[in-house]
Amino acid sequence: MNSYDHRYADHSSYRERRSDLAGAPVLTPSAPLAANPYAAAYTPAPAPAPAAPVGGDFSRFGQGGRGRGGGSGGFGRGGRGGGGGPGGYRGGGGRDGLDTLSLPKPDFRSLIPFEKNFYVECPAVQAMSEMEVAQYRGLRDITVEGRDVPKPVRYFQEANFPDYCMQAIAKSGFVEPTPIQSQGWPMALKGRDMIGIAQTGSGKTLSYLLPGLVHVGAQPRLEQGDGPIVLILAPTRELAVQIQEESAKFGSYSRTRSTCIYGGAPKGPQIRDLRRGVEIVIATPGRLIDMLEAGHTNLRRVTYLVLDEADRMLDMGFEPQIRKILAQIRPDRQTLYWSATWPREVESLARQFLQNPYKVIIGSPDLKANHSIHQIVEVISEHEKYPRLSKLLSDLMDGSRILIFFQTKKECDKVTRQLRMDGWPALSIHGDKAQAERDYVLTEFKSGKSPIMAATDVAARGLDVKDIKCVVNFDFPTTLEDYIHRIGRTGRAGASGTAFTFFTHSNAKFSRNLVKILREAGQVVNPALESMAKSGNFGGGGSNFRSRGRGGFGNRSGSNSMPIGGRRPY
DNA sequence: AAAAAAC
Repeated sequence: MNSYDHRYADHSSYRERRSDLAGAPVLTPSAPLAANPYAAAYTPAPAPAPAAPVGGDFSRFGQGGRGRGGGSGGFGRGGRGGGGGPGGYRGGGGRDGLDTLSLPKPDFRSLIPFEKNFYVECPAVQAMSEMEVAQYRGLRDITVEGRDVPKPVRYFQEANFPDYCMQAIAKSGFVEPTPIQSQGWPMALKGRDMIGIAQTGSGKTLSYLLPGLVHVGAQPRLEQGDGPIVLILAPTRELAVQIQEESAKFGSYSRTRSTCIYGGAPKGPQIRDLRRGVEIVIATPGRLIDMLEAGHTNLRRVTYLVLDEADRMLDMGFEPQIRKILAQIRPDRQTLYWSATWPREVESLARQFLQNPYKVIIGSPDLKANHSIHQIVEVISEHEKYPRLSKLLSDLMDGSRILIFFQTKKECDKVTRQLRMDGWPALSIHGDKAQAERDYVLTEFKSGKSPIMAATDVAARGLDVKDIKCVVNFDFPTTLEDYIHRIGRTGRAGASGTAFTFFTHSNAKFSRNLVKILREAGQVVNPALESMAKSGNFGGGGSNFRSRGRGGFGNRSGSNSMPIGGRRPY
């Protein structure tokens, strides 16, 4: 099984424009690398400083020793005041803020330099003219921002990956880098902070995972008592587990160990992994804080930090936990921010955690749905929803997977009970269920044994389940970002998918921007929805992401609109 | 106003 055969899931338009890709395998697990000039002629340059074990003092923190004088020059962080005197960390003390009660703030004053990824473009990439670069990016809808943006890599061989990455890639049978990978890899390999915006299912996980492995390879080995070097944070347990599965697979070639730290599962094995030492930790925030407070691990060696589904990680419920965790990590780390959506409401907040980041966006910078999804919006009333759902299921059910989203856990359970009474093979998943049940339900859904899954937004993001035939929004989500994420569970692997959305008058405030999303995706717009949008008889715009802003953190309070039509500059 | 995330 190859969980990456969805490579072009969100790039159909790109494929359409690439006539040279016509007939090429979207992604066959055993497909050879795309015909390219490197297949025979080029061997990757030696990996930058792979796993050079350095003297033991290098890996110890807080004792003021300067590690290897010469090395720090080459990998030094231009402009970042790390390793300086007191207050030498980013933001001069206010950066990561907060809670020092249960977790005392580490002493960052005398940090020893670490090895930043040190990427040099290979000669063929250097040789690309500005016009070729622009053309390459244009064809793939790649938009970049930042100072000294590296050129994209067109072939795996151009990324200067060490052998253990190339083996993993070859084994997976990928044909060529996805758009996010071709531009995200050189950025991440530069050792700089970055923001990567691309649909899940477009190769995002590997975009940060492989540079993470390279980063680990460049650091001194873990010693007794050391915590992880790479930390990846995710908003749900299931997503964290999914990332860890990839991490284990791709890390095995370099014997890089990884583990997943998340709630609802027994602590014993997690504690054992942490104490034994793992280079990569994938975690949900709560359990990680728990582990830190119990002293089972520490973040003193974390120098590569990934926030996946980052806009969700920075919303109100998560932000305090994220701040608490980030306060434990050295400020001169490399931070990578990834998501499929980039609401302007989190931008200023995100910028607090990022230093001079690169930015790469795949596709339109505006809120945009996967074009291979057929979107159908039905304007109905609350009491019509269940009968309509029954009818839909009768029409659609042929054993393939159907995912139904609800606003609340209670409603999710209630409708699931009703569906089962009516004889439908439905199971329900949400955050109040025991983890064992969540695991079971997801397994049954994935295997197709229970092809109908009712869910809250716990299943909205990142989950990669094959062949979901259609998504039903029984309730409209809270934000348009969530709408994009939810319907993105279908239409993967280049397959088509359908999203039905029940839209009531209480959702009117979303109508205008929803119409924009539908139009942008070339969908037929329901006249009832359109007239709602035109009447404009409602307050505000669509997204209320963080709209209950807590004040004081620079989120543009009052900015309650979600521009779609090209006026949101990235 | 809901969901997620620790015990």
